[in-house]
Amino acid sequence: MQQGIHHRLERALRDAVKKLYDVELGDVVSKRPPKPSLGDAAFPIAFDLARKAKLAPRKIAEALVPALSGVAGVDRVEVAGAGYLNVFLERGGFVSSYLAGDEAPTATSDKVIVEHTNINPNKAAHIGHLRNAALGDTFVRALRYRGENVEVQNYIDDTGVQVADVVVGFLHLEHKSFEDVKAIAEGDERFDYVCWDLYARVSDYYAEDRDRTRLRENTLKAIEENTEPEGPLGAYIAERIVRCHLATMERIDVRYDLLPWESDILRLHFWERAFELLKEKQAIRLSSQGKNVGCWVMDASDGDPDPKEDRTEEDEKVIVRSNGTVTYVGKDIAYQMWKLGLLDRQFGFERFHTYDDGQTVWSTTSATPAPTQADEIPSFGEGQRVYNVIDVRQAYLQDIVQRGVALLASESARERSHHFSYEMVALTPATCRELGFPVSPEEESKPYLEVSGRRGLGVKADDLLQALEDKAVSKGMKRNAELHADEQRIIAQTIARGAVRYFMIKYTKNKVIAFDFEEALAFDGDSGPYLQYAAVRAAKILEKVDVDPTQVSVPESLDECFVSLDPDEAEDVWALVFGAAELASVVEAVVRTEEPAHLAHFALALAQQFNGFYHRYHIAGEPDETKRALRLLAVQMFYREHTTALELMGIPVPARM
RNA sequence: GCGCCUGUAGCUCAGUAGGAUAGAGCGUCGGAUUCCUAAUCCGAAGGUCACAGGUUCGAAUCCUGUCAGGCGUACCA
Repeated sequence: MQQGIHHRLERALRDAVKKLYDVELGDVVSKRPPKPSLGDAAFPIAFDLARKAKLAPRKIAEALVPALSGVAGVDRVEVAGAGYLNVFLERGGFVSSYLAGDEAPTATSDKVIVEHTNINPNKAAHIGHLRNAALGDTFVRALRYRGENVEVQNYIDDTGVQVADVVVGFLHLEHKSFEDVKAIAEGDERFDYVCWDLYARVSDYYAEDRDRTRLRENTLKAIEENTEPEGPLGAYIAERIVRCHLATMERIDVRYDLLPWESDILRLHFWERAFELLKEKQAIRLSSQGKNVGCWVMDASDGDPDPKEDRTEEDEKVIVRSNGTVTYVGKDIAYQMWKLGLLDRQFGFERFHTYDDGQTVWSTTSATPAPTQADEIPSFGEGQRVYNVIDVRQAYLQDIVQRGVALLASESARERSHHFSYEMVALTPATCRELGFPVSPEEESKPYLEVSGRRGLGVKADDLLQALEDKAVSKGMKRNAELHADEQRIIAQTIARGAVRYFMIKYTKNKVIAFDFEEALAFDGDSGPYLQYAAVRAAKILEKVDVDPTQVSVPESLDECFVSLDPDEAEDVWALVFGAAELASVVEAVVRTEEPAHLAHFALALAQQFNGFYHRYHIAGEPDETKRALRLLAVQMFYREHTTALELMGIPVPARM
């Protein structure tokens, strides 16, 4: 149901109920009736009123019919079942106002910042990162669809333990110099893959000799302070890996506006400033005893502190380690404050990467600003709302960060920051074996196993994309043998992208995806290629009848056309037209519930409906003009809204399949 | 222990702030290709919505309890 008409109906109901029963209604919800023949929208409102008005629901519904019948755009209203108010819309009017954009939602003028991807820059991206990026990017597209001003940030944790581990690996395990590492990075082997393997070996290296973890601590400190040789080497590795990640994400059409580097947060004293403020507000304290002695900690207990009980160490979270280095949480507090426009510090900015079409990815910098024209730099930061796309395992840390924000700024500042949380991608024991990893009997009995970069256990994003592409090529060879190999390759890439993006979006966020190759490689049924296929077929029909696929041609006197049609067919046409037009409200739901899966389910249902439709009705060869015009309208509306939905999910439409 | 999440068809999952007969995909079985591509479509079989109470005109959905599983509770992120 569209915004405009829904508001009109809601207002009419509210007024009528007030007048007839002297009751103020809260939010009025409309439902889709279980069958299209029952109407376009149903209001179950009479049931609520029955008690208050002490009347039978049906009686109330009947009394409210006149109020709704008078609303502009309504054809007729019926009372059904025990007391549903079912509204039938004027079809012609609905289509033309929808196409004119009259029903479009209005956006706020607020700036929205979405932070996603955030891969540790020390190894290749894996399938879990694809889920993060696909969710985040789809959400960004949904926000932009409704007209929001969105800035996409991909936070780079280049001063964390994971980068330190790879530095340790190169320096102490491999005994490589900076120049050696540079040669490796510029060599033939993929650098992110080399680091993936090295990172896994470092874990073993630590395990062999406990004392070696001291190397990690010292390396971390050197990276933070940017001292030779670990600092520059860490910075070099991180930058090279980030470029690999950008390339991987470009394969699924995910892009960024800004890369904020954690090292800049340190170098530009963002953290120092936040630290000052935290101390000032007494949000943190120096621990003088227990296991956290010498650390700066934040109170993490919930509820009222019981003065009788001693505060235990479990109730505190370390913000600054005893050796003076800052944890991720500390740095993230500073970063969140900056994103919300609440820190009196600013980054320097420089161009980092330019995509083929000229779009720039900017990067923060703490170096002396290059002589870039100041007016060329977009104004970054200062988000009115901030979404942090971070997996659910970090919920506790995010909570600490938000506490910090609340203590430093205000409770309302905390509320402007959302943890857009999602569950992990795990591996089934079968997939682990398939990948050649030993699975212990204990692990074998588990439903799924966690991806572990430390063990090197995981499916790399690029490997999955490659497997999908190869499968799509071999299928394409059979179906469209006459196509040139280059064309096959391009089509296969779009199919691979569609398959991955849909796969990562179709599960609701709070579901663990137990990754299974066979399932991920499926091209039938509930899959990206199924959605793409429907779009390709619709495009072909429009091509055949020679109409502009971007335009929808509405027959004059649409309402009469519907009446003259066979009732079953009229229902089928209308169901497709009306179903397609629900896109806008689905996007609203995506934003409201922070759940991109709604978009996937909408597109699947719509594609199924269309596939059924074109099998049943021929369009190009239909001699009856009215029938042809209405069927064409259905195909055009489907094509328009379906391809938009695909676009929002980052799923491209191939030239053919 | 405490906190968060999950439990719906053989399997994987939907179910849009309580609504009409609980839906898809895969798998199984049976059909459809002289006609806009069969990566498609049509049909069939398949359910104690984990269990027990409660609230309500109405519960898969809300509340309480129980059971089962997962994650978190690090000077990793």
